[in-house]
Amino acid sequence: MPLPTRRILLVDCDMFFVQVARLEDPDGAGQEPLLMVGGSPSGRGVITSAAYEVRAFGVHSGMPTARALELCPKGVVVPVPRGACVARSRAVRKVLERWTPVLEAASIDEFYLDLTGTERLFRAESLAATAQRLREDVLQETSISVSVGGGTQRMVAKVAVARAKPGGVHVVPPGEEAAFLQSLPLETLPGVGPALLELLVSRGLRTGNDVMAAGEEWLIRWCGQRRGRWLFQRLSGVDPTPISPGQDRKSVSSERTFPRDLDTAAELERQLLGLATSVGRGLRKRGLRGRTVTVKLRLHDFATYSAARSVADGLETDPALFALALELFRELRSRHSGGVRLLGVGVSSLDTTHEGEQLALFDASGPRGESPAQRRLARVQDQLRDRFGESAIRPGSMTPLPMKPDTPPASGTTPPTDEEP
DNA sequence: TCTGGGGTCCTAGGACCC
DNA sequence: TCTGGGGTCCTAGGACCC
Repeated sequence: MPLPTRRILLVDCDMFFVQVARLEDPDGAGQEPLLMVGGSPSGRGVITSAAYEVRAFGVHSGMPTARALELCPKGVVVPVPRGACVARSRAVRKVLERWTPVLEAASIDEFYLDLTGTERLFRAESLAATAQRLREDVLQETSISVSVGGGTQRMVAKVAVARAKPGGVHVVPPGEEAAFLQSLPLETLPGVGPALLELLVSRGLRTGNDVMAAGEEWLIRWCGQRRGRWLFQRLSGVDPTPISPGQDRKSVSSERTFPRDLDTAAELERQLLGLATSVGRGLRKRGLRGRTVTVKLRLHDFATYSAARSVADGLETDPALFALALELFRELRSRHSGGVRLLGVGVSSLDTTHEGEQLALFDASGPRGESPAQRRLARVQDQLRDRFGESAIRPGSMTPLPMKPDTPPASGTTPPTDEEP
Protein backbone atom coordinates (compact mmCIF):
# COMPACT_ATOMS: atom_id res chain seq x y z
CA MET A 1 0.00 0.00 0.00
CA PRO A 2 1.52 3.34 -0.97
CA LEU A 3 2.05 5.80 1.84
CA PRO A 4 -0.03 8.95 1.63
CA THR A 5 1.78 12.03 0.36
CA ARG A 6 2.82 13.90 3.45
CA ARG A 7 1.98 17.56 3.97
CA ILE A 8 4.68 19.12 6.13
CA LEU A 9 4.94 22.77 7.12
CA LEU A 10 7.78 24.53 8.90
CA VAL A 11 6.64 27.71 10.65
CA ASP A 12 9.58 29.98 11.43
CA CYS A 13 9.25 33.30 13.26
CA ASP A 14 10.87 36.17 11.37
CA MET A 15 13.91 37.53 13.26
CA PHE A 16 12.16 36.34 16.41
CA PHE A 17 14.24 38.05 19.12
CA VAL A 18 14.14 41.38 17.30
CA GLN A 19 10.38 41.15 16.84
CA VAL A 20 9.85 40.36 20.52
CA ALA A 21 12.17 43.16 21.65
CA ARG A 22 10.12 45.61 19.56
CA LEU A 23 6.79 44.33 20.83
CA GLU A 24 7.98 44.56 24.43
CA ASP A 25 9.26 48.12 24.05
CA PRO A 26 7.24 49.78 21.29
CA ASP A 27 8.44 53.30 22.07
CA GLY A 28 12.13 52.40 22.30
CA ALA A 29 13.32 49.33 20.38
CA GLY A 30 10.05 49.42 18.45
CA GLN A 31 11.05 52.70 16.83
CA GLU A 32 14.54 51.54 15.86
CA PRO A 33 14.96 50.23 12.31
CA LEU A 34 18.61 49.25 12.83
CA LEU A 35 17.90 46.99 15.80
CA MET A 36 20.09 44.15 17.03
CA VAL A 37 19.57 41.83 19.97
CA GLY A 38 22.58 40.40 21.76
CA GLY A 39 25.36 40.79 24.30
CA SER A 40 27.19 43.99 25.15
CA PRO A 41 29.90 45.26 22.79
CA SER A 42 32.38 45.57 25.63
CA GLY A 43 33.31 42.19 26.95
CA ARG A 44 32.64 39.20 24.72
CA GLY A 45 29.04 39.56 23.63
CA VAL A 46 27.72 38.39 20.27
CA ILE A 47 24.64 39.19 18.19
CA THR A 48 21.73 36.81 18.72
CA SER A 49 19.48 38.28 16.06
CA ALA A 50 19.55 41.33 13.80
CA ALA A 51 16.89 43.22 11.84
CA TYR A 52 16.98 42.65 8.08
CA GLU A 53 18.08 46.26 7.61
CA VAL A 54 21.13 45.49 9.77
CA ARG A 55 21.89 42.22 7.96
CA ALA A 56 22.29 44.29 4.80
CA PHE A 57 25.51 45.60 6.40
CA GLY A 58 26.87 42.05 6.65
CA VAL A 59 25.86 41.50 10.27
CA HIS A 60 24.69 38.01 11.21
CA SER A 61 23.91 36.13 14.40
CA GLY A 62 26.95 34.84 16.23
CA MET A 63 29.03 37.83 15.18
CA PRO A 64 30.80 39.66 18.02
CA THR A 65 28.73 42.71 18.91
CA ALA A 66 31.74 45.01 18.66
CA ARG A 67 32.31 43.88 15.08
CA ALA A 68 28.63 44.30 14.23
CA LEU A 69 28.76 47.91 15.41
CA GLU A 70 31.79 48.52 13.23
CA LEU A 71 29.88 47.29 10.21
CA CYS A 72 26.70 49.13 11.19
CA PRO A 73 27.72 52.09 13.38
CA LYS A 74 24.20 53.48 13.65
CA GLY A 75 22.86 50.16 14.86
CA VAL A 76 21.31 49.82 18.30
CA VAL A 77 21.90 46.75 20.49
CA VAL A 78 19.44 45.65 23.17
CA PRO A 79 19.66 42.60 25.45
CA VAL A 80 17.71 39.42 24.72
CA PRO A 81 14.24 39.68 26.29
CA ARG A 82 14.35 36.08 27.54
CA GLY A 83 11.14 35.74 29.47
CA ALA A 84 9.13 37.55 26.81
CA CYS A 85 10.57 35.28 24.11
CA VAL A 86 9.49 32.18 25.98
CA ALA A 87 5.99 33.60 26.49
CA ARG A 88 5.61 34.64 22.82
CA SER A 89 6.91 31.28 21.65
CA ARG A 90 4.25 29.56 23.72
CA ALA A 91 1.59 31.83 22.32
CA VAL A 92 2.60 30.98 18.75
CA ARG A 93 2.64 27.31 19.57
CA LYS A 94 -0.82 27.50 21.06
CA VAL A 95 -2.24 28.94 17.84
CA LEU A 96 -0.49 26.31 15.73
CA GLU A 97 -1.88 23.51 17.87
CA ARG A 98 -5.32 24.47 16.64
CA TRP A 99 -4.24 23.46 13.15
CA THR A 100 -2.81 20.03 13.92
CA PRO A 101 -1.87 17.98 16.97
CA VAL A 102 1.21 16.69 15.13
CA LEU A 103 3.49 19.58 16.03
CA GLU A 104 7.18 19.51 16.90
CA ALA A 105 9.00 22.51 18.36
CA ALA A 106 12.41 22.43 16.69
CA SER A 107 13.57 25.47 18.67
CA ILE A 108 12.09 28.48 20.40
CA ASP A 109 11.04 29.99 17.07
CA GLU A 110 10.54 27.03 14.70
CA PHE A 111 7.67 24.56 14.56
CA TYR A 112 7.16 21.59 12.26
CA LEU A 113 3.55 20.66 11.51
CA ASP A 114 2.35 17.49 9.85
CA LEU A 115 -0.99 18.10 8.14
CA THR A 116 -1.11 14.74 6.43
CA GLY A 117 -4.67 13.48 6.41
CA THR A 118 -6.25 16.91 6.77
CA GLU A 119 -7.12 17.25 3.09
CA ARG A 120 -10.81 16.74 3.61
CA LEU A 121 -10.82 18.93 6.71
CA PHE A 122 -9.41 21.77 4.64
CA ARG A 123 -11.69 20.97 1.70
CA ALA A 124 -8.88 20.11 -0.72
CA GLU A 125 -7.34 23.54 -0.26
CA SER A 126 -3.72 23.67 -1.50
CA LEU A 127 -1.00 23.38 1.13
CA ALA A 128 0.21 26.85 0.16
CA ALA A 129 -3.24 28.32 0.73
CA THR A 130 -3.48 26.62 4.11
CA ALA A 131 -0.04 27.94 5.01
CA GLN A 132 -1.12 31.44 4.08
CA ARG A 133 -4.20 31.29 6.29
CA LEU A 134 -2.16 29.84 9.12
CA ARG A 135 0.36 32.67 8.82
CA GLU A 136 -2.41 35.25 9.08
CA ASP A 137 -3.94 33.42 12.03
CA VAL A 138 -0.64 33.56 13.98
CA LEU A 139 -0.11 37.23 13.15
CA GLN A 140 -3.64 38.13 14.21
CA GLU A 141 -3.49 36.21 17.48
CA THR A 142 0.08 36.86 18.61
CA SER A 143 1.35 39.87 16.62
CA ILE A 144 4.26 37.66 15.56
CA SER A 145 5.10 37.53 11.87
CA VAL A 146 6.11 34.09 10.65
CA SER A 147 7.26 32.57 7.39
CA VAL A 148 6.13 29.14 6.27
CA GLY A 149 7.92 26.53 4.20
CA GLY A 150 6.11 23.47 2.96
CA GLY A 151 6.48 20.20 1.12
CA THR A 152 6.34 16.46 1.52
CA GLN A 153 9.42 16.26 3.78
CA ARG A 154 11.12 17.96 6.67
CA MET A 155 14.21 19.00 4.79
CA VAL A 156 12.24 20.38 1.88
CA ALA A 157 10.08 22.44 4.25
CA LYS A 158 13.18 23.65 6.05
CA VAL A 159 14.93 24.80 2.92
CA ALA A 160 11.73 26.25 1.50
CA VAL A 161 11.16 28.50 4.50
CA ALA A 162 14.40 30.33 3.76
CA ARG A 163 12.93 31.19 0.39
CA ALA A 164 9.67 32.31 1.99
CA LYS A 165 11.34 34.87 4.24
CA PRO A 166 10.47 37.42 5.30
CA GLY A 167 6.82 37.02 5.99
CA GLY A 168 5.88 34.74 3.12
CA VAL A 169 5.02 31.20 2.12
CA HIS A 170 6.91 28.80 -0.13
CA VAL A 171 5.64 25.32 -0.87
CA VAL A 172 7.48 22.77 -3.00
CA PRO A 173 4.98 20.60 -4.92
CA PRO A 174 5.12 16.80 -4.62
CA GLY A 175 7.52 15.29 -7.12
CA GLU A 176 9.76 18.33 -7.31
CA GLU A 177 11.75 17.64 -4.12
CA ALA A 178 14.91 16.30 -5.71
CA ALA A 179 15.12 18.99 -8.38
CA PHE A 180 14.51 21.67 -5.78
CA LEU A 181 17.21 20.47 -3.40
CA GLN A 182 19.77 19.71 -6.11
CA SER A 183 19.51 23.22 -7.51
CA LEU A 184 20.81 24.76 -4.28
CA PRO A 185 24.34 25.44 -3.07
CA LEU A 186 25.33 22.56 -0.78
CA GLU A 187 25.89 24.79 2.24
CA THR A 188 22.24 25.81 2.27
CA LEU A 189 21.24 22.27 3.21
CA PRO A 190 20.67 21.90 6.95
CA GLY A 191 23.29 19.46 8.21
CA VAL A 192 25.96 20.59 5.78
CA GLY A 193 28.24 22.77 7.87
CA PRO A 194 31.74 24.09 7.28
CA ALA A 195 33.46 20.74 7.88
CA LEU A 196 31.33 18.63 5.53
CA LEU A 197 31.33 21.39 2.93
CA GLU A 198 35.10 21.48 2.91
CA LEU A 199 35.24 17.71 2.57
CA LEU A 200 32.90 17.85 -0.41
CA VAL A 201 34.65 20.77 -2.05
CA SER A 202 37.98 18.98 -1.68
CA ARG A 203 36.46 16.26 -3.90
CA GLY A 204 35.32 18.83 -6.41
CA LEU A 205 31.66 18.73 -5.34
CA ARG A 206 30.03 22.15 -5.13
CA THR A 207 26.40 21.60 -6.07
CA GLY A 208 23.73 19.00 -5.51
CA ASN A 209 24.12 18.03 -9.14
CA ASP A 210 27.82 17.30 -8.56
CA VAL A 211 26.99 15.11 -5.59
CA MET A 212 24.39 13.13 -7.52
CA ALA A 213 26.78 12.67 -10.41
CA ALA A 214 29.43 11.26 -8.06
CA GLY A 215 27.03 8.56 -6.91
CA GLU A 216 26.24 7.09 -3.51
CA GLU A 217 29.14 4.66 -3.44
CA TRP A 218 31.80 7.34 -3.79
CA LEU A 219 29.99 9.61 -1.40
CA ILE A 220 30.06 6.91 1.26
CA ARG A 221 33.73 6.30 0.59
CA TRP A 222 34.52 9.99 1.04
CA CYS A 223 32.15 11.02 3.83
CA GLY A 224 31.59 7.78 5.69
CA GLN A 225 28.69 5.35 5.65
CA ARG A 226 26.24 7.41 7.57
CA ARG A 227 26.86 10.89 6.27
CA GLY A 228 27.35 9.70 2.70
CA ARG A 229 24.08 7.82 2.66
CA TRP A 230 22.29 10.65 4.42
CA LEU A 231 23.39 13.27 1.90
CA PHE A 232 22.66 11.12 -1.12
CA GLN A 233 19.21 10.17 0.11
CA ARG A 234 18.21 13.72 0.93
CA LEU A 235 19.33 15.04 -2.42
CA SER A 236 17.46 12.22 -4.08
CA GLY A 237 14.31 13.57 -2.47
CA VAL A 238 14.09 10.84 0.17
CA ASP A 239 13.51 12.01 3.76
CA PRO A 240 11.17 9.86 5.85
CA THR A 241 12.05 11.61 9.15
CA PRO A 242 8.75 11.94 11.00
CA ILE A 243 7.42 14.97 12.83
CA SER A 244 7.49 13.75 16.43
CA PRO A 245 5.71 15.83 19.04
CA GLY A 246 7.03 14.14 22.17
CA GLN A 247 10.67 15.10 22.30
CA ASP A 248 12.19 14.40 25.70
CA ARG A 249 15.01 16.60 26.88
CA LYS A 250 18.39 14.86 26.87
CA SER A 251 20.53 17.23 28.91
CA VAL A 252 20.51 20.34 31.06
CA SER A 253 23.54 22.60 31.15
CA SER A 254 24.81 26.00 32.11
CA GLU A 255 28.00 27.66 30.99
CA ARG A 256 29.58 31.06 31.23
CA THR A 257 32.20 32.95 29.30
CA PHE A 258 33.90 35.38 31.65
CA PRO A 259 34.46 39.02 30.72
CA ARG A 260 38.15 38.38 31.48
CA ASP A 261 40.01 35.10 31.74
CA LEU A 262 40.09 33.68 35.26
CA ASP A 263 43.02 31.85 36.74
CA THR A 264 42.77 31.27 40.46
CA ALA A 265 41.21 28.12 41.88
CA ALA A 266 39.13 30.15 44.33
CA GLU A 267 37.51 32.26 41.61
CA LEU A 268 36.93 29.31 39.31
CA GLU A 269 35.49 27.06 41.98
CA ARG A 270 33.16 29.82 43.07
CA GLN A 271 31.93 30.10 39.48
CA LEU A 272 31.59 26.33 39.32
CA LEU A 273 29.29 26.42 42.34
CA GLY A 274 27.12 29.01 40.66
CA LEU A 275 26.87 26.88 37.52
CA ALA A 276 26.11 23.67 39.42
CA THR A 277 23.40 25.53 41.34
CA SER A 278 21.85 26.81 38.15
CA VAL A 279 21.84 23.35 36.57
CA GLY A 280 20.34 21.89 39.73
CA ARG A 281 17.48 24.36 39.64
CA GLY A 282 16.93 23.59 35.97
CA LEU A 283 16.71 19.88 36.71
CA ARG A 284 14.32 20.25 39.63
CA LYS A 285 12.11 22.71 37.78
CA ARG A 286 11.57 20.07 35.11
CA GLY A 287 11.31 17.14 37.49
CA LEU A 288 14.52 15.53 36.27
CA ARG A 289 17.58 13.81 37.67
CA GLY A 290 20.77 13.07 35.84
CA ARG A 291 23.35 10.31 36.22
CA THR A 292 26.15 11.91 34.21
CA VAL A 293 27.84 15.18 35.13
CA THR A 294 30.11 16.93 32.63
CA VAL A 295 32.44 19.83 33.25
CA LYS A 296 33.62 21.91 30.33
CA LEU A 297 36.69 24.08 30.32
CA ARG A 298 37.77 26.54 27.65
CA LEU A 299 41.17 28.14 27.97
CA HIS A 300 42.39 31.56 26.82
CA ASP A 301 43.43 30.08 23.46
CA PHE A 302 39.95 28.59 22.89
CA ALA A 303 41.21 25.04 23.41
CA THR A 304 38.25 23.19 24.92
CA TYR A 305 38.29 20.19 27.24
CA SER A 306 35.63 18.23 29.03
CA ALA A 307 35.45 15.57 31.67
CA ALA A 308 32.43 13.48 32.56
CA ARG A 309 31.52 10.92 35.18
CA SER A 310 28.43 8.79 35.67
CA VAL A 311 27.00 7.61 38.96
CA ALA A 312 24.53 4.84 39.72
CA ASP A 313 21.62 7.01 40.86
CA GLY A 314 20.43 10.26 39.34
CA LEU A 315 21.35 13.54 41.01
CA GLU A 316 19.26 16.68 41.40
CA THR A 317 20.57 18.54 44.44
CA ASP A 318 23.12 21.33 44.25
CA PRO A 319 25.62 19.93 46.79
CA ALA A 320 25.81 16.51 45.10
CA LEU A 321 26.13 18.05 41.65
CA PHE A 322 28.74 20.51 42.84
CA ALA A 323 30.77 17.83 44.62
CA LEU A 324 31.03 15.73 41.49
CA ALA A 325 31.64 18.76 39.28
CA LEU A 326 34.43 19.88 41.58
CA GLU A 327 36.18 16.49 41.31
CA LEU A 328 35.98 16.66 37.54
CA PHE A 329 37.08 20.29 37.46
CA ARG A 330 40.16 19.58 39.57
CA GLU A 331 41.11 16.65 37.35
CA LEU A 332 40.79 18.81 34.26
CA ARG A 333 42.72 21.62 35.87
CA SER A 334 45.56 19.28 36.80
CA ARG A 335 46.00 18.52 33.11
CA HIS A 336 45.24 21.92 31.62
CA SER A 337 46.52 25.07 33.27
CA GLY A 338 46.34 28.66 32.11
CA GLY A 339 43.73 31.39 31.95
CA VAL A 340 40.16 30.12 31.73
CA ARG A 341 37.77 31.77 29.32
CA LEU A 342 34.71 29.58 29.85
CA LEU A 343 33.45 27.15 32.42
CA GLY A 344 30.40 24.92 32.04
CA VAL A 345 28.47 22.26 33.93
CA GLY A 346 26.10 19.86 32.22
CA VAL A 347 23.97 16.91 33.30
CA SER A 348 22.80 14.09 31.03
CA SER A 349 21.49 10.50 31.24
CA LEU A 350 18.29 12.05 32.52
CA ASP A 351 15.41 10.38 34.20
CA THR A 352 12.14 11.85 35.41
CA THR A 353 11.58 11.97 39.13
CA HIS A 354 8.53 10.14 40.35
CA GLU A 355 6.30 11.90 42.80
CA GLY A 356 5.10 8.73 44.39
CA GLU A 357 8.60 7.46 44.85
CA GLN A 358 9.08 5.24 47.82
CA LEU A 359 10.92 7.04 50.56
CA ALA A 360 13.94 5.28 51.92
CA LEU A 361 13.66 4.25 55.52
CA PHE A 362 17.06 5.64 56.33
CA ASP A 363 18.73 8.62 54.73
CA ALA A 364 21.53 6.52 53.38
CA SER A 365 23.28 8.37 50.60
CA GLY A 366 26.43 6.88 49.21
CA PRO A 367 29.63 8.83 48.77
CA ARG A 368 28.22 10.51 45.67
CA GLY A 369 24.52 10.00 46.21
CA GLU A 370 21.92 12.22 47.75
CA SER A 371 19.42 11.36 50.45
CA PRO A 372 15.64 11.92 50.39
CA ALA A 373 16.12 14.53 53.10
CA GLN A 374 18.60 16.43 50.94
CA ARG A 375 16.18 16.33 48.03
CA ARG A 376 13.34 17.62 50.18
CA LEU A 377 15.56 20.42 51.41
CA ALA A 378 16.43 21.41 47.86
CA ARG A 379 12.76 21.68 46.95
CA VAL A 380 11.97 23.81 49.97
CA GLN A 381 14.84 26.10 49.06
CA ASP A 382 13.54 26.37 45.50
CA GLN A 383 10.15 27.46 46.83
CA LEU A 384 11.77 30.09 49.02
CA ARG A 385 13.77 31.42 46.11
CA ASP A 386 10.65 31.53 43.96
CA ARG A 387 8.91 33.61 46.60
CA PHE A 388 11.64 35.82 47.96
CA GLY A 389 14.19 36.04 45.18
CA GLU A 390 17.43 34.33 44.30
CA SER A 391 19.34 35.84 47.21
CA ALA A 392 16.98 34.33 49.79
CA ILE A 393 19.07 31.18 50.01
CA ARG A 394 22.75 30.95 49.44
CA PRO A 395 24.80 27.82 49.14
CA GLY A 396 27.01 29.16 51.88
CA SER A 397 28.76 26.17 53.35
CA MET A 398 31.36 25.41 50.71
CA THR A 399 32.30 28.63 49.01
CA PRO A 400 30.64 32.00 48.76
CA LEU A 401 28.43 32.87 45.81
CA PRO A 402 29.69 35.26 43.17
CA MET A 403 29.64 38.77 44.58
CA LYS A 404 26.51 40.16 43.05
CA PRO A 405 24.45 43.02 44.39
CA ASP A 406 21.41 41.75 46.22
CA THR A 407 18.22 41.75 44.26
CA PRO A 408 15.36 43.17 46.28
CA PRO A 409 12.87 40.51 47.38
CA ALA A 410 9.77 40.36 45.25
CA SER A 411 7.06 41.92 47.36
CA GLY A 412 4.06 39.69 47.67
CA THR A 413 3.97 38.38 44.13
CA THR A 414 5.55 35.22 42.90
CA PRO A 415 8.07 35.90 40.16
CA PRO A 416 7.41 34.14 36.88
CA THR A 417 8.94 30.70 36.68
CA ASP A 418 9.27 30.44 32.95
CA GLU A 419 11.50 27.72 31.68
CA GLU A 420 14.56 28.84 29.83
CA PRO A 421 14.21 28.67 26.05
C1' DT B 1 36.23 40.69 14.37
C1' DC B 2 39.16 36.68 18.49
C1' DT B 3 34.83 33.63 18.45
C1' DG B 4 27.58 33.29 23.37
C1' DG B 5 24.67 29.86 25.32
C1' DG B 6 21.43 26.39 24.86
C1' DG B 7 21.01 22.14 22.83
C1' DT B 8 21.26 17.37 19.59
C1' DC B 9 23.58 13.71 17.35
C1' DC B 10 27.67 11.03 15.78
C1' DT B 11 32.20 8.63 16.22
C1' DA B 12 35.71 5.94 18.14
C1' DG B 13 38.09 3.39 21.55
C1' DG B 14 38.02 0.76 25.79
C1' DA B 15 35.75 -1.99 29.44
C1' DC B 16 32.99 -5.65 30.39
C1' DC B 17 29.86 -9.48 29.65
C1' DC B 18 28.09 -13.42 27.25
C1' DT C 1 44.32 -22.48 26.40
C1' DC C 2 43.70 -19.58 22.64
C1' DT C 3 40.72 -16.90 20.15
C1' DG C 4 36.27 -14.61 18.29
C1' DG C 5 32.45 -11.77 17.89
C1' DG C 6 28.39 -9.12 19.40
C1' DG C 7 26.06 -5.99 22.61
C1' DT C 8 26.05 -2.29 25.84
C1' DC C 9 27.86 1.26 28.57
C1' DC C 10 31.13 4.90 29.30
C1' DT C 11 34.09 8.81 28.00
C1' DA C 12 36.14 12.55 24.99
C1' DG C 13 35.74 15.17 21.23
C1' DG C 14 33.62 17.21 17.24
C1' DA C 15 29.98 18.84 13.92
C1' DC C 16 25.96 21.18 13.61
C1' DC C 17 21.70 24.03 14.69
C1' DC C 18 19.11 28.29 16.46
